[in-house]
Formats: sequence, C-alpha cells, structure tokens
Amino acid sequence: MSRKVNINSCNVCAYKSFLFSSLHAKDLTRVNLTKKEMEYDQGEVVIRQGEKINKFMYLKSGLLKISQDIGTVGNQFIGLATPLDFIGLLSVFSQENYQYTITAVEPSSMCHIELELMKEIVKRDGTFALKLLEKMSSMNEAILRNRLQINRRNLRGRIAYILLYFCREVYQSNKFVLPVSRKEIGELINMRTENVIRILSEFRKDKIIDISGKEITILDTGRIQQICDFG
Amino acid sequence: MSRKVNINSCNVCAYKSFLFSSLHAKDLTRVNLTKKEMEYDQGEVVIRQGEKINKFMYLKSGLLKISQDIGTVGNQFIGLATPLDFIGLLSVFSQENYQYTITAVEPSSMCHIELELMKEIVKRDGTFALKLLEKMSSMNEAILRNRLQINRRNLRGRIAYILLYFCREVYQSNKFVLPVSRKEIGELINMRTENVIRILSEFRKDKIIDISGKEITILDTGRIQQICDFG
DNA sequence: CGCGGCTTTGATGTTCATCAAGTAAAGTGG
DNA sequence: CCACTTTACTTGATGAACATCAAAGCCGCG
Repeated sequence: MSRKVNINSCNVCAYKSFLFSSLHAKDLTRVNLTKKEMEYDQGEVVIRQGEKINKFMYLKSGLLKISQDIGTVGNQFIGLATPLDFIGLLSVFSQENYQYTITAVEPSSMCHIELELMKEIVKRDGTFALKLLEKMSSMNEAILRNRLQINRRNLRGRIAYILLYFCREVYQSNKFVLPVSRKEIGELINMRTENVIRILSEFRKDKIIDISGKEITILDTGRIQQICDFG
Repeated sequence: MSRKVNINSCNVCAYKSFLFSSLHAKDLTRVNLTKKEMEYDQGEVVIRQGEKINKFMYLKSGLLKISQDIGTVGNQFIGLATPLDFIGLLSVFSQENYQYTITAVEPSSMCHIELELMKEIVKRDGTFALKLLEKMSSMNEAILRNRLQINRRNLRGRIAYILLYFCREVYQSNKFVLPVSRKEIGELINMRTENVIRILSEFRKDKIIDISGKEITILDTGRIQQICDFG
C-alpha cells in the first residue's frame, strides 16, 4: 500500500537542480513545507484515468507505466516514466481529469505539490514558467518521437527498439529485468503477445540476446541496433 | 513565393482572444509593432527541418503539413496544423532547431513574433505563461491522441478515421477537397498508397463516399463512423 | 510532345493475427 | 501447506491482412 514517508528537504533533491533551481527562497520553502512524498509498491496504481487533477507530481525514483483504457479493445500502453519525469505529463495543465492511468511497475517514490501552488508560482515567477515550458515541451516531444519510431517498424524492429530502449534509457545496462509482462510489451509496441515471445525466442536462438524469465541480457548490441535500424 | 503582407492590428485578430487576451496593453503593442505577417502559397515550405528556431509562429488561416525526413525510409507525415495552431508545436521551447518540416498544403497566412520577445513576455507575465502552457499542453495531447488512434486501427479503420478527421476537424463539411495526395495520406496514417486507393474505391463502391479526383463527399456518416469505431 | 510523378487495378507473397493446446508460474482459499 | 484457479508463457498451424510487384492510364509541366 502507498504510504507517506519522512519529509526530506527539497534542497537535497535531484529535482531541485532539474526544475526548481531558479526558485526564490520563499517559494522553495513553501514547496518544501507543502509537498508530500509518497512511496508506491510494485503494481500499485498511482493515478486512475478519470480522476481529478489537483496535484503536480513527479517521479523521484522507480518506474511508472502510463496507459489508457480504450473500452472493449483492451489497453493502450503509452510509455514509461523514469525518474525526473512529471506525471500526468500531457494533461496537467490542459485537462480537468487525468487521461491516463499511472501504475508503479517498480517500487517508486514520488513527490506531490498542490497544482494550485504550482500555478501560483508559474504566474509569479516567469523564469520558472519558461523552464517548466521547456521541460514539458521536451518530454512531450520524447513521447511522440517514441510512438512514431515504434509504429514505423516491423515486429522484429519493434522488439529491437524496445530492448535498446530498456538498455539505454531505463537501465543503462546490457542486462536488465523486464519490468512488465510480455503481454504488456505487446500493448506498448502494438503487437500480439505471441509474437513478442516468438521474436524474443528467435533473438535468443540467434544468440543476440539471452533470456531467463524476465531477465534479458543483450549479447550483440550491433546486431540489435541493425535490426532496429532496418526492421 | 512567400510574401509579407499589410500589417493588420493584433486587436482584430482571432489569436488575440485565443492567446493574447490577458496581455498588458504595452506588451500587445510591442507584439503588434514587431510581428510579421506572411502569406505562403500552396506547396511552399514554411519551415525546413533543421533550421534554427528564432520565431514563435502561428497559423492564422490555411492548412499546414507537419512532417519529418527519416533518412532513406521516406517521409513521416505527422499531422496537420489548422488555424490557431502554433507552429513548431513541440520544439519551440525545447530545441535549438526545428525537428519538423512545415509545408503549406493550402494558401496560408501566418504571423511571426521574435521568440526572444515571446520568452520575455512569458518571464514577465505569469498569467500569459500559464495560458501558453495550457495551450501547448492540449495541442501536444491532441497530436499524440491522433497518432495512438490511427495506429491501433486496421487499414479500413484508418481511412475512416482520417476521413472523419477531415470532415470534422478541418473542413466542417461532408464534402471537401483532399489537401494532400493519396501517397501523403498513406504516409500520414502508416499505409501504402495502393491500399489508400483500394479502400477509398471500396468505400465508393459501397456508396459510403463519393470520389471525384481529390474531392470527397461523405454519403453515409453512420457507416464511416462504424468502420472507424470497429476497424 | 515526352517525361516524371500520381493514380488505379490485379496478381502474388510476406507478415502478422488468430486459434489451439499445452506447460509453467503465481496467486487463493480450505 | 496443498489443491485449485487463474494468469503468464510458449510453440505450432492456419488464414487474413497487408506490402510488394507489375502494368497501364492519367495529368501537369518544361
């Protein structure tokens, strides 16, 4: 179950230099005093699609899944959020309610600030506003680029792409434990579970990767890159 | 060829109420004095991918194509911009250079403001900053939603989707002239030209639409909607 | 007029989803 | 803790959806 944790000072948080560095001492203190830090277990839902947005949230550590219910058709897995990402990335400033469901796929620690306070600071502190604009802009661009990249590839290319994504963007290691099921990977890169499995097995047979349950080791980065580029 | 046109007052522009309504008289005057209004012919390139970003641009009238060169593979057609959209939507505040190429697919009229002036106003006017944040946020969300919608449909569903998109979002009419070639539609919704044509013909035979060159008339909105929903 | 790009249709082959069936793993209640 | 249920994983077979190839008509443009 999610739980509130000891309040740490914002002064020692990686986020300070990322976003709040320019903040006036007075505002930083207010953020420090009103923020709430929460921890979530693996599998726990952080935000449910449709809930009212009243917090500005950001991920301090862990890994989150961003997805969307699409009626009977199933679930669209849109992407992952890694530390320093804002949550509710797209909707925070434009919608009343969350358009996406956020789930912790690894134990995660997050900070909340009242959205009203955020808006207040934006209104008062233009330098901060500009910085926020830049961050949101580049985050949105990254998500879109990812989706475009995935959808123009064939299945083998998609698997190669997502493996390199985990390797480079999430774990910074050739060896990692998949944070999601093969079914979910299928939802993320628009293909059937069976084909996710088939192609992973194929890569294993070709000695491009090694698989042991959810643990993946990339053996031949060059080949994977090649499949990603030309697939 | 693109050309500068008579300067109209920002006071009578639709954009004023859309974005600049809260601006102080002083800032509005500055915008008014330094802005440039340009007109572009059909087919003219407005922005070339890679160019330095130094203007904040918005579309007053016409229709723009947003696309991206992706090496040898061809061209990714990302979406269209309709009046009141900002241009360089994603990159303006996060990148040095444009990530996308913008082309006028209908005669278009645009306004430019120096990006530095924009940033200056953002810094000084928090209410404006917040408004801009909201607009950018909702624009980005719309683009992403579109891409997700397109990619989870089969080919008939994609064609139905894009026809309804033109009908509802762009032309507000059941009868419209396609602003782009069938090849480009294929690039927009990730399918081959031949299949774009085949499915359009199929819809024509089924008396769901009428085709005359680039002119399309949607005859049976209900059926199209159904194909869009279940395809 | 002739060239190149767009459009169209048909034929063919590949890729991928679907169906089926079985094993393994993980959660659940007695 | 064990039987039971459910969910995840895996492989093979089949057919549908889609890309590709080919050929011809069309249209605008130098």
